[in-house]
Amino acid sequence: MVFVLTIDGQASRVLEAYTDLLVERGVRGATLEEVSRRCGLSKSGVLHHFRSMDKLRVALFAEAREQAREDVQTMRTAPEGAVRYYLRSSLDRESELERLIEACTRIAQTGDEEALTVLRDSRAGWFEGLSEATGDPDASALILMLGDGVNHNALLRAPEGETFLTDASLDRLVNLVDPSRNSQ
Amino acid sequence: MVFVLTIDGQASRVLEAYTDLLVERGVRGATLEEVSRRCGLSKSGVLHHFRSMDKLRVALFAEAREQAREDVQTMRTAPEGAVRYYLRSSLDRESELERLIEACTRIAQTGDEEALTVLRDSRAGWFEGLSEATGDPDASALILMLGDGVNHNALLRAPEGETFLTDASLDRLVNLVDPSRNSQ
DNA sequence: GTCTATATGACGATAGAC
DNA sequence: GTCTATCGTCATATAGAC
Repeated sequence: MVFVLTIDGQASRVLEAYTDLLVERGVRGATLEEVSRRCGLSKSGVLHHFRSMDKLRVALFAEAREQAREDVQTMRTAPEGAVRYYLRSSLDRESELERLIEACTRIAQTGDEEALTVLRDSRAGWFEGLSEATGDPDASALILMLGDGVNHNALLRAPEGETFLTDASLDRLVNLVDPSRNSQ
Repeated sequence: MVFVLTIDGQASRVLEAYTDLLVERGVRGATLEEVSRRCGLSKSGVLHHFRSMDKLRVALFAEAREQAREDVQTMRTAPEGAVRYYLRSSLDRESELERLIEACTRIAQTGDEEALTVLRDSRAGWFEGLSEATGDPDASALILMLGDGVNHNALLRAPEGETFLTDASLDRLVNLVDPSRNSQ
């Protein structure tokens, strides 16, 4: 995992462990003890890099914000088209950005206003990029919601890891929501 | 709130408080202390109705399972059509069933297998009902994901409570995913 | 039978010594 | 960087009031 804002190698491992635990176990599972176990440091070792769990949370927000910003740029110029790029990357469970956003979502679900702001701002960026591509705000909103739905369903996925959405149905889907563009 | 399986009036208030807290604050916020405060009983008062937090969790699962089962029946015979019924009820944030499912989702996000099973089973029911209506598994999966996306977006909703999806775009959406049926 | 008040024991975050 | 102590919070057990 390569973080944009967190340079240091050790700190990067801490942030990665925190993100993973949030996604897999939720806020309750992402305790200092679990984070330290996961990244192989002692509890105090973790706190050496981030002065408190609160600072760690803030670092997560900053990283998610920055990577989301960069992703909008990538989406705008994607050869396959913004719509297909967005939906396809929503499917990628291993994507660092997806995990960062998911981690922020977990925190937002506790009522955290800062996490909500990160999510709203990132979403606004994607919405703008999609609207630019489709010329249709309604279709863009639809695509955003589809992406969320795809994300949500990853949670229910069978343990074996079957793909819910095949490549063929992805093509069909892109054509449905954005007929102006052919998915090859 | 009228629960199907939990008859007793007091116990019903406890389950309602637990559900609400899960949706609004997540697993970490749904502590015995908070539940008791919200339903106006003492901690021991709550434990009188449900012997432990674990029993309360199990009661939530049973209630969600039963109401989801009933909703599939309602959907099958809805005059407006199954697709529109499903998407419209996904939009209803005040719906008891939506809140129950959302509460289960919060628990599932901690890695709880029982919660995951409840969600998978309920989803299978809706999927079957939608496939019956559309005759198209791909379209049904798409509708399910859209419903999830709509749900997810309720979290980000502006505090004032603006509707993300207007009635007109709902119609358009139904037509998009299920052209076989006219939305009036 | 329906509830409340208090006690106990576990766990989490963090500060300070090393 | 680690180890140890402290302090707060939580679930739950126990005893008893009405």
